[in-house]
Amino acid sequence: MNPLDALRPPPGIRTDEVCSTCGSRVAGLCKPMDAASLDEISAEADRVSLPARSVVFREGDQATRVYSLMNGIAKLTRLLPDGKQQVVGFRYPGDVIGYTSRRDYPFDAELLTGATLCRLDRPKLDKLLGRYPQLEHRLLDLCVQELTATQEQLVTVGRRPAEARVAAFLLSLLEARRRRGKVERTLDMPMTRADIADFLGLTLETVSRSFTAFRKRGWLREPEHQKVELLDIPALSALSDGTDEG
Amino acid sequence: MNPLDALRPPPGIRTDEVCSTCGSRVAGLCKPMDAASLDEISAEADRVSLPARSVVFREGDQATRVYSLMNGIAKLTRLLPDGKQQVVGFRYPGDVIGYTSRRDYPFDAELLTGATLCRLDRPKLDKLLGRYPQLEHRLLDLCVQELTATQEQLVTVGRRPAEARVAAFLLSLLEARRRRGKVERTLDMPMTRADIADFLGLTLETVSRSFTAFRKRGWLREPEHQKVELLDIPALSALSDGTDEG
DNA sequence: CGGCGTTTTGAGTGCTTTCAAGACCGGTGG
DNA sequence: CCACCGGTCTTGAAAGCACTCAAAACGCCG
Repeated sequence: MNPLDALRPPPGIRTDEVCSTCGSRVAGLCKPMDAASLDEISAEADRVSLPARSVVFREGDQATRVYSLMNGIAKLTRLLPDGKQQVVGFRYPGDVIGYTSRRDYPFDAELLTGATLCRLDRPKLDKLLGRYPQLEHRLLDLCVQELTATQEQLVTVGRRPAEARVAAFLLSLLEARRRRGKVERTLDMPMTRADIADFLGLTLETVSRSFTAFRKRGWLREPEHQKVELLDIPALSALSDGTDEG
Repeated sequence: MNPLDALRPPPGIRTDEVCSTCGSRVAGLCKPMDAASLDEISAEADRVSLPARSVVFREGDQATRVYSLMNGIAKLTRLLPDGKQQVVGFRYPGDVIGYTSRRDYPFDAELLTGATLCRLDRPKLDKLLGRYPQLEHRLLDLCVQELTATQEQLVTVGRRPAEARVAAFLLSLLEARRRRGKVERTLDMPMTRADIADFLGLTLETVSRSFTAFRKRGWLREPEHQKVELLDIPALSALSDGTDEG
């Protein structure tokens, strides 16, 4: 079923590197932990590598595990009875996926790229949270940030016209990269037009038309497949918040 | 400016009741605390009562305080440059308002009804969170729940037609009441058509037309101002998730 | 080179918005 | 007691933006 269950950490990877890799970077869960505590966490965690399009878990599965994304990009989606889907968020390296107060996961988690994840059984994580208050504090911090980002997304979807939503999405890619401290000129954009549409509450055709319009205005380039370069960020920002001649 | 700053707890209210009232109910922050700890929390907290339409804080204000809603209903809103606003959520008794990892509040908080709030300075709360891990754990729990609810709202706003959104909103009122353990036949609905529209990403006219349609189909009644009675919950549910013959 | 999934582009439809006016309701003052 | 007033809600008609349906172009991979 779940490809994760069949996988072991790739050979040649020392498990004591797990959390120093996923956590002590800029944004990870383990950011506030010292070396000794990291060792204990590492002892509890597995590392798994999965190819693009893998399903990490599905909405309704028992929420027995929590993941920290070490590299790669994931999308979280909810499926409606009529088959339409809503992307509730994208996740980047350092983000935690699957921590919930419910018995079941409230959404699907699917990889857009190949990825490596740090995997913890929920009971073990709870034990660690009890032992290390700074870990729980960090998790609370990440959760509050995620909540604010989701509220921001609600504004985008609820109150902005189509092109403004696409502009806001592009700027959010920029922001996500900034947080990870990268500096390349072009952005990775592994999501398809359909993914973006499902994130923004639009159809893929409308997203495509917006990209075409931006390209024609010289606001962006797509130098290669799944890469985008923003050429006029002020214009995109203005369009995004409706201050463009409005 | 802010009416809160001018207010003292009403006379005749003993402050040692603060958290036993706001917290030890079904949903409050202080739910997991024992009596001794509650006393310490109470010593740090104020209680404030405010009339309907009060602004508790505004987006951009320094986030120096955290509130727990004891009774009444609040709305949280984000304002766009073009004047449109998005309601990012409603808050009910037991909910925490204003806990953020940022320096400033990311939204306005405004009361729809008269309300009483438990007010804590942020540094004092942080001190308490450090002292009582179960308090921090509870806050994390509330935050994760709120995140899931906001994601659910994203699905509603992004992927459902107008009437389905209104139906989903009505059912969410029902759910909020259920969590508070109430059992009356009619629901309190202190929000205006405009509030509901700003929550659902619609116009107030569209919301009004949906209510009219539901009334004509016999799915609800409004026995008095700011009350609703849902007469056909299965019909509303089916419409809400699109399983109504669509 | 053929096949499949993704993206682009076009034309027409439709749902929601916009604009406008009137009804309703509670509160206030004559 | 009733008229007036502001805010909210309802209803109608027209316009617009995004959707739907459709087909062709593109690009990747075998």
